[in-house]
Amino acid sequence: MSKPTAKVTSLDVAKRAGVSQPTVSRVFSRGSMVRAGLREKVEKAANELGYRPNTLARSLITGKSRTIGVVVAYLDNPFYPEALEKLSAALNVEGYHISIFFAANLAEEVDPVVEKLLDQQVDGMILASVSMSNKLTQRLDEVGIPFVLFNRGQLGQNIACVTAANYAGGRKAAEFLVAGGHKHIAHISGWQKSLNGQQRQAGFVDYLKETGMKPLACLDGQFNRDNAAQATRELFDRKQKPDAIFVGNDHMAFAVLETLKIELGLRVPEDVSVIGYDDVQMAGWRTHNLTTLRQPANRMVEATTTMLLEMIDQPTTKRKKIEIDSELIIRGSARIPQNWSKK
Amino acid sequence: MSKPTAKVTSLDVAKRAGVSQPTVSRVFSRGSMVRAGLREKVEKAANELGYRPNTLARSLITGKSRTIGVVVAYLDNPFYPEALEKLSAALNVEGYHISIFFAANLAEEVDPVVEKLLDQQVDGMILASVSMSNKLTQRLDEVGIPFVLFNRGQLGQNIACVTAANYAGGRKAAEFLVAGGHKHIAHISGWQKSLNGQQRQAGFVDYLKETGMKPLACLDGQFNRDNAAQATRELFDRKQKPDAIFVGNDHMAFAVLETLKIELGLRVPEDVSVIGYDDVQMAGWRTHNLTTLRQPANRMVEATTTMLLEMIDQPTTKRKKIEIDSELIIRGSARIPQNWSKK
DNA sequence: CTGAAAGCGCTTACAG
DNA sequence: CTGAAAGCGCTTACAG
Repeated sequence: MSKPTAKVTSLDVAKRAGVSQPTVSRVFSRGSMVRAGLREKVEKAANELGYRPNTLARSLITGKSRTIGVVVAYLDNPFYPEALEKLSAALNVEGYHISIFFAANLAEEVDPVVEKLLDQQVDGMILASVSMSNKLTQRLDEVGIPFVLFNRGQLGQNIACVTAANYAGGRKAAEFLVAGGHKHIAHISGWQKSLNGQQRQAGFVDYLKETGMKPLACLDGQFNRDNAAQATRELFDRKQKPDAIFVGNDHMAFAVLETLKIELGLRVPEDVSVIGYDDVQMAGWRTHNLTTLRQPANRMVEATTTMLLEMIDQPTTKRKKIEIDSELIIRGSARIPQNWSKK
Repeated sequence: MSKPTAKVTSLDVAKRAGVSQPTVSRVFSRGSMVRAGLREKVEKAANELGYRPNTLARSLITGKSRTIGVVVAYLDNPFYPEALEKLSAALNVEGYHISIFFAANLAEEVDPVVEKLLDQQVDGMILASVSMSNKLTQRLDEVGIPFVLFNRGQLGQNIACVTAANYAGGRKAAEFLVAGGHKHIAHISGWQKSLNGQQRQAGFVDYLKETGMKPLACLDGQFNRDNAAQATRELFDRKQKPDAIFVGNDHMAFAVLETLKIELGLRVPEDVSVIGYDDVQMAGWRTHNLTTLRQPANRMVEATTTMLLEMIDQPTTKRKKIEIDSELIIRGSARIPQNWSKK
């Protein structure tokens, strides 16, 4: 085991190359002008010594850490691992890297994590499926750190969000089920304290209402498997049982499918149609074969990083609330209306 | 939108509190002695100003960033999101945070990522399901940055790894299937260029050999769903079809189950028994109900962080190759031998 | 284009 | 216990 070599600095390189320390610095900061001859000497010396600039020192001066803080509520729902990978890739391309924290969506958990990120001097933050106290959003504004909420809407002028077009998505789910001839349509909703959950439900309920129907029931599944399974049981304990269920996200829909098929012995879609939301990869597995509204992680990630980077580059950038269209992905878990191809 | 307040530094706090700047610094570095009276004045001033120490500056001096670089191959296999959350939690407790990168397990992808992490002055690195070129491990040794491989063995004296006891786990799978009276046992293996994949297979094959049997076939699924599904088809295209399959991890086992039940119309375990490896949460879903070898993420994470932190605190720490026992988790996907309770 | 000088925001000996 | 001074490893005006 060789003993650790002392850390090599720009000064070491400068000495070996016979130039000044700032010249070394210039060679390693892009866009600086150094004569070709010198540059080569410096690069040679740097290679021989294994020199790489210390980004800490650089960040201290420039005031830019090129770090984005990412806080995620949980990774159980496979939408988030998928999104996280894409987020990382998109940010890496722009020369940023990620400092990641996990925090349940509670002010007590989120706020301290955001403070830690602030201490790390992140250039911006992405909060996935998490909202923040007003005190904290205000503090971020004071400090001038841009942030965008990913897959979580939050009311308020100055809050940038990227979400699916949840209301419209809820409508599409209802439209498809109604067109499929279902008469008793229930909803196992996303968390009703989140805008995602509320809006998907609102779109669903509104569409039904406009066609003179109303939901058989709306139960809050809270984006949680166990709650969704329990809600499914409740639905089938009633006199009037549903012939279709719109579920607030795929993650819950898998639990609904399981309860329906394995516990209650029902056939999908013959006895019950099921529609989810997200179109995570698993939705396409033949095991689930889930009809769902696609929440396109790629496009959401792109919108998020683009907006965040803009806000970083020019702090006066308007904070937008971006909604990405959800496309209905038709698979086998919900009866397909005749002539649906018209759509 | 209030304009960003200028960044407040320890000097600002010092002025307001009427003390010197180092005193402010002492109040915020733990273990420093400051008289109670002064401390309060400083804390009051700091609160009023919203001061928090800049960790970049601190790290530059102390040479400790309290950042751990984590590189993960991919998050498709749900074992990794689960492990990542636990890793983050364990590290946070010790005052560290994570800088995360994704890189496929190829030297061309891993090496540059490790260099980036080095630039960030991470205190240590965890490589999950990824191995490194010798050149790079050597470089890390020179620079004195400790690292441990998580769920990926790598030969070599100086490389710390934490894995399941894969060889023993492979044996247990074989033992259970043999005891269950299966006569034609196949293996869809983990990637045969990884130690995980090799050792699980070796344990499985050796146990069979010792009982005078041999595997019907060993096909490399490469930890990949599509390959696993394809291998399943191949197995059932043969004259002699398997009555049991040991699959190299759960992630692939789900694809095998799907192919068996939905595509080939077989019953599990009546027609075929299936055993996986990992015991990810999904394995417990009634949809899959997968008998599997538990690779305990908690204990692996604990071993990893403990060893890494030791290596950070005292660089002379011996680098161990830690193997965590895999317990057989019996569920419904494999026939249960009579009298198995003896075990 | 290049060097000497100052400084980013802290911590840490060093005196007192 | 506290302050004055030096310095971590860089970048960035400022002269030349």
